[in-house]
Amino acid sequence: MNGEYPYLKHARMIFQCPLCNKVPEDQREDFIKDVRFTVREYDKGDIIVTQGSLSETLFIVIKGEVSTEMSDEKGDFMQIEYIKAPNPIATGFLFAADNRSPVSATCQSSCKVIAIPKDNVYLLMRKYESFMHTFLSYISNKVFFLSEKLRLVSLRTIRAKLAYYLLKESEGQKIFQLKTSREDMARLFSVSRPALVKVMMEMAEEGVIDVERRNICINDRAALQNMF
Amino acid sequence: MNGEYPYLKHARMIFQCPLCNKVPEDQREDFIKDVRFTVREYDKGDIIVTQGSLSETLFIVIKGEVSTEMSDEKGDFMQIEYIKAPNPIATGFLFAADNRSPVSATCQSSCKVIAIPKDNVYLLMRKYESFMHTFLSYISNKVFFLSEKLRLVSLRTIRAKLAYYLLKESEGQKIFQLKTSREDMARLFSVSRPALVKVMMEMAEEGVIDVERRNICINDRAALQNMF
DNA sequence: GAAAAAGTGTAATAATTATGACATTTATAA
DNA sequence: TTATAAATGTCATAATTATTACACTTTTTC
Repeated sequence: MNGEYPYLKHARMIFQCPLCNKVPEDQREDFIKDVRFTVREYDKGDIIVTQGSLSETLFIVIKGEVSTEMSDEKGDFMQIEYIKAPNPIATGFLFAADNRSPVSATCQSSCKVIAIPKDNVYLLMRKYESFMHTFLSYISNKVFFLSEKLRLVSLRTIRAKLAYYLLKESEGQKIFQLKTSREDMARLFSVSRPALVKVMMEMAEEGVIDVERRNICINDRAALQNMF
Repeated sequence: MNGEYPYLKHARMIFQCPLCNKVPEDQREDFIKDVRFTVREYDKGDIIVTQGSLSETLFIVIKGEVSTEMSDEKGDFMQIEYIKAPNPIATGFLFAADNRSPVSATCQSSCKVIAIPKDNVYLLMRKYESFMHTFLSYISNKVFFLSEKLRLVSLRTIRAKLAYYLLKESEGQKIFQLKTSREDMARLFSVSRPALVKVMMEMAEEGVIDVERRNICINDRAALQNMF
């Protein structure tokens, strides 16, 4: 009885997690009794999930930043997702038939992560509707995200990819800032950096866009739309 | 009372659906009372879901074949998935935040499709554990599937893609048959057909594989693995 | 504030791929 | 069966992209 109070205080951290923070106040006491979780701390560079390992646990980042990537046999890797707290990691794979994780998750800064066992997730979903809704929405968004990325990578030329990407990133604005470096854009496109820069500068020369490092101005939106 | 029996008979079709066929016998009478669905019939070429339309309904193919694809503004399209009965369509997008469907679904033969409204799916998931498990597993597999495809498309060269693809398709066998035409393979890889064939023949000349139309024999598995 | 690291633009050359033919074989339909 | 369509392999040429440098700027770190 004596040791229970510090635990319960600690346990309330679970509601920082975006899968749980929609649980209504009046259900939270019950929820805390039902949930089974641990909090883990990692340093920058630590690996949370290894590609190929069994995924029997739901991980939710509540502090720091994590990137997930798939690596091939040569050690090259492709970034799949960049996860900032508070968000779950690799939600989509937890219940897959082949439940080895196809991605690795690496800490980009010091991180705090909540870990919930898979069977406990089932229980929580059945008992707490809000949890189920949020969880489903997360997986679905993952599917959407992957589909969008697939569409981008499937475009044939760098010009097409860049046009598509710029229109997405602009979010309808004429002037905006790119969130990633040329290097990362090239990796996202699966092309080389010099080739990407070259195409970008060509588009600038044509007057379709203005480029100054990460600052972009779209002069001719229609032209971009015709490029893919 | 008189009209109820034909309905119930019709209703039992729902258990042909792979999301529902794990519901235990002793729960099926209850399940039929809770489920709300319609059966729709389509001809070859008919469109079940249009890209961009709201996805408020879960569709499950119980007869025929359906392909889902994403099209760009020029009318070119990329096939995402080929769904044979009995399987659900675009499971992943139903609960996404932006719930417009990013894919179109087109009938490849005459089809029979079960349609269940989204809110009814929520209800069924909470009440029937088997349904929830199956549904989650389906979405998760979708994520897995997309990730694999993304990995394939993200490989830089045709040679790398082909090596990766052949190893996957071979399923460990030395001799096997390709399931798709060169045309479709090229589309899957996002490359041109002549370029794909050229690389394939180069690999055959090197002795790594034998090719005779769709019949493939892998002579040097290690060499393939080193190509990506 | 200086040094180191990361990010950015450029160029020449080599390699890869697309395009748009065409011939040949295999499946399909009339 | 024949005619038609679909699938496959090939080629020359043009276009695109990768590679490997290097110079320069900005940001980060100590």
